Amino acid sequence: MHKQSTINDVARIAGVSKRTVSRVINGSLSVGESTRLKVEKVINELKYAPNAQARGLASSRSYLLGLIYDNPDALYLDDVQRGVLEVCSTLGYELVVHPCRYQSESLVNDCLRFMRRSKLDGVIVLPPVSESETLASALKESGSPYVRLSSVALDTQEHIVVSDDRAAAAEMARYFAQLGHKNIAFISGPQRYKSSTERMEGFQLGLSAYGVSIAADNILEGNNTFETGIECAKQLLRGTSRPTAIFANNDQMAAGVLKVAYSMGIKVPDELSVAGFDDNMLASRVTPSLTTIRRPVRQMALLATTKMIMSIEQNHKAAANVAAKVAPTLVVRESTGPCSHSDITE
Amino acid sequence: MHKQSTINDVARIAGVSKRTVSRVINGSLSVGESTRLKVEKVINELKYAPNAQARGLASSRSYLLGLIYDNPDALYLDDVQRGVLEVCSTLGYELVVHPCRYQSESLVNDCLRFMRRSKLDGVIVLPPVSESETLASALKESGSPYVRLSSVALDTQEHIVVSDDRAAAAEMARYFAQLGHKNIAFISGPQRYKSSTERMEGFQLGLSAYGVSIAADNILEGNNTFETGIECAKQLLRGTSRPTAIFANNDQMAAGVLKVAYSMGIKVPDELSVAGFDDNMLASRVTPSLTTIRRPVRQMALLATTKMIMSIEQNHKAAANVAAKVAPTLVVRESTGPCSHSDITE
DNA sequence: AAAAAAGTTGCCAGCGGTGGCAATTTTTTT
DNA sequence: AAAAAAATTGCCACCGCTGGCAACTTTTTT
Repeated sequence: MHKQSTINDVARIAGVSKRTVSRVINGSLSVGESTRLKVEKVINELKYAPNAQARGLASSRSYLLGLIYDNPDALYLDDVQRGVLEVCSTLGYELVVHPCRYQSESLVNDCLRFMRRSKLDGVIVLPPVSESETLASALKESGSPYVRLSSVALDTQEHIVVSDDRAAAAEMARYFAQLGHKNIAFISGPQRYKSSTERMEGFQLGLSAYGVSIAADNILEGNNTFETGIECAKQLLRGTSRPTAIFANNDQMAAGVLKVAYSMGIKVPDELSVAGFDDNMLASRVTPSLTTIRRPVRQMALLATTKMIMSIEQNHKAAANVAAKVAPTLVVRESTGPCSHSDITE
Repeated sequence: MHKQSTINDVARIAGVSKRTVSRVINGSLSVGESTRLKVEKVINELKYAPNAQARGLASSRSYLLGLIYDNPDALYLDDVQRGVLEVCSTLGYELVVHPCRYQSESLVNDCLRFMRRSKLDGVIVLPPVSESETLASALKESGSPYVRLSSVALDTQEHIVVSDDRAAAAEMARYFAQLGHKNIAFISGPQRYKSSTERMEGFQLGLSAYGVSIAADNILEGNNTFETGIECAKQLLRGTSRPTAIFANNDQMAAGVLKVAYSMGIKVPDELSVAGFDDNMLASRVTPSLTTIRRPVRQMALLATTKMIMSIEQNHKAAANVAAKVAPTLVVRESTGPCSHSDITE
């Protein structure tokens, strides 16, 4: 239990005022070369590390970033978190993780209180919480930096990094259509999330370009879990004129579809094509491996964090210039193939 | 951009001294009922939230917990994090996540600096970092609360929550033996991690109780990733006298084995039994679903966090009484079955 | 009813830094 | 070489809160 050394100790031993030590620590320019070296030497000898709380109190900076989310997929969160932490550790920030409930009435208050309480320098908000415009404007009004990760294209570059899920879903549609599928099903995510509706609309729009549309019966709503993927698949696959291709809103549900197909003896991809969205770890682990849309989650996290730290450090212009949009891409694996027309003839 | 209200505002408006407001906030006993209500009313009206930095500076408490880890499995980390956060949010703590490199020489310094810099009230250390005795003693010496999550049984209840992986692996051994398997293979994790050696030894010991031993050729070392699971499986399954059962150190590698078996046309579980360790999400998603050992990760995180907060709050006796050991359990699913003796006759 | 005990409340000094400005030293200018 | 300018350094107040102790009330005891 070693007594912590303070800035006063350093100042005394180095024979300077603590103000000067403070300058050295903060890399202030107006410190004489020799003085700086002397102080740095003492700092190292004492293994002195400034007290973040005191520093924060005096300068209203905490070097703490917050990550706000609501019950995300484990793999998605992990990707984001790694990306954020990568930038944080490089730039000397720490990350405070903060789950909350998107649906809760007190969401805005919870988040604002979290920021105030911990005196965060800024927050990164993940979907679906990032879809709350109430929260977004509260954050904007609060004046503290924030960045949202979102799947919904917006006209602004500020405070947001988006992936164009709509376009990606349309690409999947094109891919399906070109494989000759006509009887296609879609398992959506919760319709209360914009990311879900974006993907669905993108997919439908994409199909319509090829003159294909999805029968109402073939659109089911899951909640992005493996289990609901199973439920929806059971319903979709029970009939006689079952679809030849199923696109699920995410990989978890697509994995559920594979499971059901397997247990029903339906061959994938020969009799049924299945695709997911995300390209998380699961997609390559399951059998057959999943055709899916790769979302550059890590990269989004990197961009968001960079953008945020820049705006914290007053480089608002630079922050606005950090790319705000990434394009997900189609990854073709084993779970999709040409339509066999086994059920339907033209 | 609303001006933040301070304790002084509350004091002034409520017509009391700020010391009294402070008492109300901290739930101190000696505050008159009427005074307390009055102050609480003002606090609510002003939406006042105490400044954590100032509070920490004055009381040397930060209400910040740290989570230290090195490149863990995404699913494992997510489980732990959820568990920890559950307790944190109930008890008013925030969580700062901090990746580091177990192998690094500066590990101890990194961690100590992290704690000092952020003035953490305590840290939770995950495997494999938790296996570093150097770090453990440095933490002990530093005097700040910490709890390790580990797979290695220790004689102490202090500062640690363990899962008895050795016993669990032995149970898997018994299960395999009772299914009649004799030609058994094991894919271990990195031997530099104690958790890996514990599981391997437990498995071998368990088998030896049934007079079964593993051929040297049938012990391979992976690094707990899906990819090395595939590599090891390829090597194990290529010969003519291939094993009838494979136990992998974790689910990721077991999933790799399933993948290889599938591509080689080896039926699981008819021709080959496969088991993993962890029972994470993957285990139930893959086909066939994996027999595995369920580690009560969430519960360990709960216990660890409770234990730590108790010792932060000076309840050292109570902290020592929080359970320090959990027992993983066998979960039988589709990937294991009786030995078909197709390759080897007795 | 006075004294003692118990319960409340307020005052003031830090906690360990940073910011503004003044003071000092060094460099440049005339 | 003196004056002006620039660079360096130090002093002190303050960030917002809590801890210790004193002061003031109220209740209980004798």
